[in-house]
Amino acid sequence: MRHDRDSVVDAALRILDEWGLPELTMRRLAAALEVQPSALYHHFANKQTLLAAVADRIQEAARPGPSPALPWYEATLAEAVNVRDALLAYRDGAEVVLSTRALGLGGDAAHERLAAALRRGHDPETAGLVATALLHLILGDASLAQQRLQADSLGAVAPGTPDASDPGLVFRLGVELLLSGLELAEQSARVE
Amino acid sequence: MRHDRDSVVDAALRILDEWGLPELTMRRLAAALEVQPSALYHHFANKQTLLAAVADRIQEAARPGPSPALPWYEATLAEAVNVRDALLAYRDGAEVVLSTRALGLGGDAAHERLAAALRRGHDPETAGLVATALLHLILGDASLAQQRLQADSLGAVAPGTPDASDPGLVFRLGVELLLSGLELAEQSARVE
DNA sequence: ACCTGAACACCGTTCAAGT
DNA sequence: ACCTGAACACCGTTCAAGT
Repeated sequence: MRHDRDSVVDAALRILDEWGLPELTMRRLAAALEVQPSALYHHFANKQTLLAAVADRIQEAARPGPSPALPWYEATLAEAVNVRDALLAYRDGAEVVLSTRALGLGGDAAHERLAAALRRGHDPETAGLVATALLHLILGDASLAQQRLQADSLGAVAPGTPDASDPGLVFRLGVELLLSGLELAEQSARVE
Repeated sequence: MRHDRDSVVDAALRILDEWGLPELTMRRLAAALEVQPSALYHHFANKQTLLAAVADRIQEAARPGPSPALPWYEATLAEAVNVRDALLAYRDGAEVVLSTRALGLGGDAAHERLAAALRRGHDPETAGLVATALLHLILGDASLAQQRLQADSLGAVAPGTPDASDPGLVFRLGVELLLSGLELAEQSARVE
């Protein structure tokens, strides 16, 4: 049986979700496809490029954007939840997207969603910057939350981890404070 | 020559700063100490535990805290800068702290600094939560900024990266919006 | 307490060669 | 275009044994 890039990414996503990122090796992926490890290098130049394709698929699986009628605050909040949910939908999804983005690989779907929502009420430059800050908060929070799931399942106890009783509390608080700070800055600029 | 845990961490920090996290292998560390790889397992149970000790040292190297006279807003801003600077002081420092924290290993020095500053103006529970949100923003932003340095030095071009012209712009904007959102929430609570 | 020597079970990647 | 087979240069970790 022969494969193309898409089917390789399919198999990679299945291994990622079932076994986690450390188990997603080129050799294991090749075995799942019943192929030699070297065959994978026909489809992707190296493992990082493959992971970038995986990251893109995780981001593109997010829910459709909010209704165009929603004002910027509510639209951005909704997109933040959409992005976070997409990252959490696959095991270790946040870490894959974080490291891919850090290396300058892969697409920009998550950032663009947040920026588009913010542009409903702000100039493009501000929207881009705030989208980046939001995305960093979401990526940092989601990868910590996700890796903690693993650590917990292995019996480890994390230090100072307020998320345990209400997962997502820090995320919601952080996003809402950031957006209300933005609203405040906008209002005081209008008064001047 | 014989070594203890501290001297092993010293050597690990030197390799980290000079060569980066991917090059910080147990075998390379052993070679730098002129010792067999297996000797390292006398000092640390495994590589993750060693990295946790490295992460603690990075966090503890932060500048002394702000003057006790400063109000919570300014004190927290100052500590956020201190924490970020400490993470950026060693190559890949943010990533080491992020992954260690995610696994529930290592200490909590950075979080505690932020929480202590916030407690100057807020109840301990709110201070803890906001400190976590701030730390996630800082860790996400710093590890992306740091890995981008590597990517850039290899000639890669990152997509949608507003930080290029002013490094730290997203960090400052994010932290200030978050804190002014908190100030706003506090004022409206006082009116009610 | 701290280390050696040797081994085990893996990695990512390359490359000539096949169909 | 897609893959095999074999190899290269690495990993983290274990364990009996040494001083």
